[in-house]
Amino acid sequence: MKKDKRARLERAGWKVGTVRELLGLSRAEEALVELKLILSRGLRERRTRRRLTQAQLARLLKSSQSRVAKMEAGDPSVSIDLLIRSLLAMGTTQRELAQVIAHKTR
Amino acid sequence: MKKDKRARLERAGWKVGTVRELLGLSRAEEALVELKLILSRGLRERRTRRRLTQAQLARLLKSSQSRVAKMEAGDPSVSIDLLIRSLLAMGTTQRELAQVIAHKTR
DNA sequence: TGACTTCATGTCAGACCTGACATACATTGT
DNA sequence: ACAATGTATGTCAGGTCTGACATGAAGTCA
Repeated sequence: MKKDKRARLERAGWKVGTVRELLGLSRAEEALVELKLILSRGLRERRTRRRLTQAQLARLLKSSQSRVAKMEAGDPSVSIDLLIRSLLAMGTTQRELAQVIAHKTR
Repeated sequence: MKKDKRARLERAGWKVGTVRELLGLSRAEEALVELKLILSRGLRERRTRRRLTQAQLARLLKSSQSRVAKMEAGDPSVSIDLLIRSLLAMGTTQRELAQVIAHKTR
């Protein structure tokens, strides 16, 4: 949000904050959610780039289609652990993983 | 290992491989173990740099001293999830996290 | 339309992880 | 030696995550 717009809104009596503040998430919690989002995107990207279906990837990962879908959707029932293990199982290197994490949501 | 040393050993009848091959770990499994190691080191570094005891950090993380010890030891009972959540809770940014991961074990 | 393919969502038993506790070990100071 | 402080390790009840299954939704093709 631009500075001037914020100022205008605040003059008008609005309490302007981030989504994080609205939902009452701590900085760390927010970072965790974002991290998960980034990893799930990375996973989907890598799968589609290889033209695999979720079912095919599931076989590769010894998981199930539904879990792959949930991973890519950033479902709350999916841990960062699983996302990272899946990326690694797809051949992602540690360096690439770091790059994925470094790229923030824009 | 230097190339020439490897060659010498192999001439002498040794099958030279990596730890991974010895233990029968897949590339992905190895990467996972290494990742965990790196994160646990990162955690300990950040704690000692702040001159906190494990018990103090535990309070901060709403965990226990024994779990912190296990985190720093890379204990099998500790998930990558917990390590990352702990780092984030200590104020580590996403970018810093990426840097930690990018630094390979030397 | 119906058959087929791909992805999404709900549920659940069993596997796995977590905080807490007890206790052991190591180091330092007296 | 003893006490104090910090760290390591084993155990376990309760909580979370996972693969699998069922089913739905959306798209494609004939």
